Amino acid sequence: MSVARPSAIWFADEPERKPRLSRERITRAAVALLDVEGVNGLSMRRLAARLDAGTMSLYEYVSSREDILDLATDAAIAEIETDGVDGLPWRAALSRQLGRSRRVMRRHPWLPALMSTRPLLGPHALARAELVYALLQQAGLDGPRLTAAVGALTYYVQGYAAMENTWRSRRHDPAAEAQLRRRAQRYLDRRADQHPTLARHADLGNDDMDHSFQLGLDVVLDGIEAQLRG
Amino acid sequence: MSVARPSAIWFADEPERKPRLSRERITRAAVALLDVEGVNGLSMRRLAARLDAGTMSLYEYVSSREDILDLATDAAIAEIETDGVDGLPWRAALSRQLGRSRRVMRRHPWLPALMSTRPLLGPHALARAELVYALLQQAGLDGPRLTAAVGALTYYVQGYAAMENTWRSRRHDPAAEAQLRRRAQRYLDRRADQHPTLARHADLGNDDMDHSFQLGLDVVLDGIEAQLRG
DNA sequence: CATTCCTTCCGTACGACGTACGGATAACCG
DNA sequence: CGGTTATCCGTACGTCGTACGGAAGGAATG
Repeated sequence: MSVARPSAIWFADEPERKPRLSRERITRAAVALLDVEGVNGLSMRRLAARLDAGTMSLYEYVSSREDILDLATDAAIAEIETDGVDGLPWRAALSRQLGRSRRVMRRHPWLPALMSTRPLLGPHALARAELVYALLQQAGLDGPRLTAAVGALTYYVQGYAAMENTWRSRRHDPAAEAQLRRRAQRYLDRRADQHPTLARHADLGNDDMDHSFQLGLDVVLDGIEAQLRG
Repeated sequence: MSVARPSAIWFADEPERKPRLSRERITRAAVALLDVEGVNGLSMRRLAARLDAGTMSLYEYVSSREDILDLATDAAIAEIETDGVDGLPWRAALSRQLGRSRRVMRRHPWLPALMSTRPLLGPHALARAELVYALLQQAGLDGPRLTAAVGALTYYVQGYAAMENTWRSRRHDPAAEAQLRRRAQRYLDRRADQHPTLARHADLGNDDMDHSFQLGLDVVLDGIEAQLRG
């Protein structure tokens, strides 16, 4: 520690002027843990264990488990890319951008539920919202109509992604998922006299989710187009 | 107990051939408790206490806390009235019906979050879904377009209601809520250079939620109208 | 009437949870 | 060198979901 020895640098730890933990490290570990264990599986103890830290150390950087969920939410939202939509026609730009949102929500199945139950005020969430607002404003919307259109688009994407996750198992197992959906479909068919239209159209066997996502998105985009004309 | 006495009936308890507990009684108590305490406040112990029962007695009627959340969800959905929309023009019918949905989701603030995180297969949920399917089919939609339109409407209503609840306090306190929204609005304004369009339009001070709900709903309905024409 | 069985009720106990509190350690500042 | 401050975290408390097994009493059977 005091005598200078040749090559000693290679055996010493990095000065470690930074503390071992940080919000960023905690957030990264939280996202990873949420991906594997889901929201109920994220506990302060498990998270701390992943970081080789004592449980209570987390509270130096965060004041509650809720804070961690907020941080993880914004970190996951940050994974939604934002480049390459600015020049596009507004419909193509929004389709592309919201498709990216959905992709991230599939990568992090816990995300839609958290997004819809807390105010999204993190920097990355605000940036993603700004992008949609800006695209629609450039398309010609403004005022309360603009806000309404952003809402319709946002809630559709979140709702669709949440529905998808509803039919997914914790450890993504396509066979088990297909089985569950077949069971639900049979259940619906058995009661088809109570709800014939639903039974005929609720297409639980459908596996082209990309396409049906786009179909619903087109409904909302058509609505926006109508507002632009009206 | 054996000798028949005149008027003894008035002093005896009702035969109580029914057990004290039942799914229905449990479900009703669960809804009431959820309204007061929220999803995290519903515990098996508290619920049992409300019913003057032992905690483990609940498990005779239900196999887990999750089951209770499913039952409570369907029971709350049952509060959405369904009469008096059949003769109406399709836009009026859907506006009225979905307005009722939103009203129930405000009465039970925990409802939208539960609806978007579990498959809705309860009898009342299916009946409400059937109604929307039927109205849109009568309007002229069918096949995947019909399914897509139902999704766009449903997710919009759920998303809007969830957003509203996000800004509400546990014990509905208008003053505290307004204060929270003002704080959030100031926070947005301070960062307005990062997201000018959002800051200008995110109308957190707005208190005519009925109107802005309808504006967004009109976007989706316009989209459906466009699909009917196209 | 006696016996068996089944439904309903629930006390106890276990492991996991969020977090309040206060102590340890060590880097920094004077 | 002494004191201050940032970081780390062990312990403990109250709460949670629920597994297990037993009690109580009516119904079914002899």
